[in-house]
Amino acid sequence: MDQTICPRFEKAISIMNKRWTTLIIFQLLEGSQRFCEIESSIGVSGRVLSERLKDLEKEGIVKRSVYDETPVRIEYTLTKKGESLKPALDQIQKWAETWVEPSE
Amino acid sequence: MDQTICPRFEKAISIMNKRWTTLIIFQLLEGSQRFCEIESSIGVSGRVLSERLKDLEKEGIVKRSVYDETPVRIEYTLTKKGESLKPALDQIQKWAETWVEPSE
DNA sequence: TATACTTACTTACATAAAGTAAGTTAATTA
DNA sequence: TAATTAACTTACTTTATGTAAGTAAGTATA
Repeated sequence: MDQTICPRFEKAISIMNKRWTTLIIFQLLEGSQRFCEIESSIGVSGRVLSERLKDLEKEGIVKRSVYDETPVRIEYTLTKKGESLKPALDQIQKWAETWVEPSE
Repeated sequence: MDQTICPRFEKAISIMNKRWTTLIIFQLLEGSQRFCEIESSIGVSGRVLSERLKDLEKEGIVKRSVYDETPVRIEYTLTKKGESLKPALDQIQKWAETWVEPSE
């Protein structure tokens, strides 16, 4: 409430802090994926995945592409904005490798 | 559910993904702080702050120090494990400066 | 000396977010 | 024709968070 923190940083955190968001982005850094691929790879429920993908699209982090084949194929891809989160996620991974026990 | 993601990374994300956690760590990167200082600087409720600080202590990211003055003073400080999250947060901030509009 | 205030919480209750499971539409395969 | 898949949505339950009040120990103020 004191607003001592940079508002852009707070905004960034409010995006990344939502459950599943970071994991979704992490998955998409490997390349475009379909709805059910993301769903099964990170274990998020369809209900929330659908919600998050819409949020991320609205934020310009993810792009939804419809390929009009039969059957129709829908793919989710990171935009440039989304891809540029890679260095941040890389740092988190680096931290995890040093400090997180593999046991838990 | 498929467990295609590195478990250490998932653990790291599960810590950072909890609401307020990253902001608490960000605050503590500035130096030790008291309960009510964190509370008012980021706008988290006491109820959740109390919960988060306990979690972070259990994870070895935050240390709680009691200074036996009168009145007693309690301070929360990052451990080495906690401090080494700085590069990750720095990257998020860098991303925010480039990609997040100041308006919202 | 009584009253109000501060810190660091906890407790009880209300609301918001996430999980679960079933349903939908359109097309595909057995 | 029946079952299956993809990409969702809907209804309902459980969990997480917010709000507000309460507590204990001490301090300052009238």
